[in-house]
Amino acid sequence: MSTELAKTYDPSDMEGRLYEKWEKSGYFHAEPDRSRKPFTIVMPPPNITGQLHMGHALDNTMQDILIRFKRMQGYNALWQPGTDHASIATEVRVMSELKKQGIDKHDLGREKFLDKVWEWRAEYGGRITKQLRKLGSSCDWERERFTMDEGCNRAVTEVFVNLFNKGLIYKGARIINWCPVCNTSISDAEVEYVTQPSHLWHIKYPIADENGKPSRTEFLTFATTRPETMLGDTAVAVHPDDERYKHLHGRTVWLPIVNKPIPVVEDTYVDMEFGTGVVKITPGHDPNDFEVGKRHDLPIVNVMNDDGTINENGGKYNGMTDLEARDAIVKELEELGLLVKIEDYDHNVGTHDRCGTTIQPLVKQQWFVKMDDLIKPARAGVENGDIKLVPPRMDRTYYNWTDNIRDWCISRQLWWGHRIPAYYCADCGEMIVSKEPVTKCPKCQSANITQDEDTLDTWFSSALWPFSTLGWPDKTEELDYFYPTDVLVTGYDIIFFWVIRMIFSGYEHMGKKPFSTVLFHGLVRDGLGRKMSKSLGNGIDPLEVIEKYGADALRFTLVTGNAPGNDMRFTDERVEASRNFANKVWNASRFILMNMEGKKVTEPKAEDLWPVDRWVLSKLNKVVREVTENMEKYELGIAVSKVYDFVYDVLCDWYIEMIKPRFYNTDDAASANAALHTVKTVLIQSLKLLHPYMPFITEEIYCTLTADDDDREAESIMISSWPVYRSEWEFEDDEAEIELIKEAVRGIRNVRNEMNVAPSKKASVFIVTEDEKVKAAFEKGRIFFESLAGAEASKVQNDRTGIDDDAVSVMIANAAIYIPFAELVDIAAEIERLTKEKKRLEGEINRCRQMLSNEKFISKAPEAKINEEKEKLEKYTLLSGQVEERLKTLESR
RNA sequence: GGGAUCUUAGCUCAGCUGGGAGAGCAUCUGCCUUACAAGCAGAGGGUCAUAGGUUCGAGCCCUAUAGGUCCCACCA
Repeated sequence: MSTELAKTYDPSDMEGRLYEKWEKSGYFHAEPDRSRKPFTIVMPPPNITGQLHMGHALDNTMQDILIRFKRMQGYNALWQPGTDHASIATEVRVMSELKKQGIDKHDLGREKFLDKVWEWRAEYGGRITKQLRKLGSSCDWERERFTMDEGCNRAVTEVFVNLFNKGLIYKGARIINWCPVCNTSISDAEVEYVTQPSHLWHIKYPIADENGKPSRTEFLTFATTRPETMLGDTAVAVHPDDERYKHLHGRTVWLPIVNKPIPVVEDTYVDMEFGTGVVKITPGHDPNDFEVGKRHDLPIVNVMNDDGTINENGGKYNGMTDLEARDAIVKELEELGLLVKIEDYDHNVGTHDRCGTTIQPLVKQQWFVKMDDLIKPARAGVENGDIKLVPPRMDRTYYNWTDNIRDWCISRQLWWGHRIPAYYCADCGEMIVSKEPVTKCPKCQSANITQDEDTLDTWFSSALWPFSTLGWPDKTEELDYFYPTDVLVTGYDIIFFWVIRMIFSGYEHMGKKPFSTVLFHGLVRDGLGRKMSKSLGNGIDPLEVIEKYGADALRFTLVTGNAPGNDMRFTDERVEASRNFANKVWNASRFILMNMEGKKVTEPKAEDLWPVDRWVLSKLNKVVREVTENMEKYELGIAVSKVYDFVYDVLCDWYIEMIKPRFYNTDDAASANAALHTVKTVLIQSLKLLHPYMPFITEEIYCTLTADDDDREAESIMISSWPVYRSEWEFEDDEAEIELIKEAVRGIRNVRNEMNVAPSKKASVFIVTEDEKVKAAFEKGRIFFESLAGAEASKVQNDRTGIDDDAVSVMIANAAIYIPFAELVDIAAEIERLTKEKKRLEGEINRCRQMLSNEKFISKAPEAKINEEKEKLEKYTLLSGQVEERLKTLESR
């Protein structure tokens, strides 16, 4: 390893090389080890059709930060990766690929089509995991899994059969959401409601007389958003308490076009306030109507084909699309004089979240998971704190779902996925659900057996991910050791699809929660706050960002200034700022390496440390504690900004500047060594704190910096130990002392700037104080104080003897600092400046006095707060006195 | 209809259990000072949406109002 860093920070030069080294070294791999505590994260499996987008980048950055942090803390950290087969997405994708070659999946047949999908997966399925590597993800690739690998398949079958045997999975004809384009049923969670401008058609049906014939004078008027479904009407409903329609109870109305009588039913589902208080009931094509139909034993008439066109039950409308039929039916009703009016109306239309197609509610035979009992422990788990959601407000969203859950439709009319392990005997009609393939009917011994054609919802297998990846249903060592996992990191948009389903699956099949904490992040939006989407074309490609600024800068940007669960805006300027910070770290390290050149840095004797060295160690100590605490609480944004502030402000802007003179002074080798050792220590500790966020640059610097160390802790920062708070680094007095000097430096810089003193113009500085401690601080800090304050010389003395009256003054606690710029000073301006300062101080003093004279404050506020105020009062009074005295002197001239 | 959340400097956002308002970017001034111009030293800029309330003390807690975003429900 070279002991030099390249002159400029170039992430592209190092990132690939370091990742390769890590992966080869086996640092990412974890094995069960009873002597160590595990820390486990399962990666939300990206779709094999996926391309890395900002959502993935954020999600995986957060996971990597946590896993690297815990690994350094000494945990046996496992980040379990894998990919999802993504049934619909992949099937649609491969279908469209085949279409380009003029091939239809049905012509291929199931087997051959699946072969094609596996081929596709072999070629493209690993793309996303390659991209995750670019991000620096330290997951255990040796344990990579796939939702359709052999183990996961077994887990799925096991779960299906178990739930079926418990009566928690059933097959039934229920109204489901049908996507006519994807040609499959989908679950409630996959329906996205979109507001579309539409109409409300007011229609009337003739009331039928005793013979069931339509009246020419009496009508029942109602409104509908989907007139075409009237073909499937089997009743109209009114509210039982509605006085307007009491006379119609038990009567029938005439369904026009179809020309048959249908009953008037009473149901409290009807809202008397809305429209006319009459609802047409189409049990075959509306979920609410389906429920009404069940209550009143109404027949179900299906008028729609799977592709969304009207079927033979629609009579002459057979073959039309729903919208064509709508227009034609409205026209016919108008001709019949049954169309009352048409109103504009914004209608919420259910669409398929994947393809945007309008969902058709249809009654079909499907498989369902019965949710009532499964959801109870899942709700309780969050309620009683067994599982913690971060931020806690997500609890409400979670309960909102658990409390309104309906049975989960799990069957899909797709080929790519886990085929439902149900078998039918063609001879006796027996249905067999079995873990093993069935070839013979157990009832009639017939070999005429076919397997259910349907596959399972993609989320059925991902619901098992936290334990299927660890070997379940086998009793593996991994499962025993790593389960329950620790944290799940995911977006809040996926609570319903995935989080809830993993939770109830964990409780049901493992008897234990799948994870202890769910850390939610928000959406990454574009600079204008819009969701990144393909259709808008406003997506920012993380790989391009990495290419341009480096993965470290991208990662840093994604977690800086963001609180859990909140959305963020992503802009180039922010990444640039992150890259600039990386550059800062790089250059600070170069400076230190430069000064280490040709020297042996040794542990300094305690007495060789300067107050400023102890000051920086003390500051570091506090940052270590705070950052660790924040990270334990998942406050990654807060943690990283504290590291940033420490590195930038404390280390670079002050400490490095303060020790420079000691490197140039060759007379005092012990001092130089103490500074060098301290700055190196502080840098290494800072790099460690930063490593989870910026793994590459910190590794590169760490390795270079420690290359020649005899007692090198680790060959990689990622397996080095996380910094801990050390009581031997508590130096309160030194901190106060250095802060005083900093205050002086800031004051001097300030007046110099305000008075437009050229930086090249050096002046003498006099520190006037009788306080021995302050004197000692400035004596000891002289060499750096002078350079930072732009002084050619500084002198510490008891009084103002020998100081020109025209000197500019800066007051700090217990000391007055004079800078004689003789020819430059404008006495009037100086008086004005000091008068302003005095006013400010008096304001502060008043504030303190007011508080301290408030009896209620004294009696109720905590003592520490009161003391704090007293100290402030003392300090400001002192400063104010100093300013006043100075003013007197100036004014008396 | 229910719920969540936001409203803080010109912009984008932090602000942990209530105790004197912060960062980045932008703006202005001055510096190519031997780690860094992807930089350094300074400066300006905020009745913390509005109105009440609790409290010795409110950006933070409570109530209401206005506006924005999102989720759920889906009144046909």
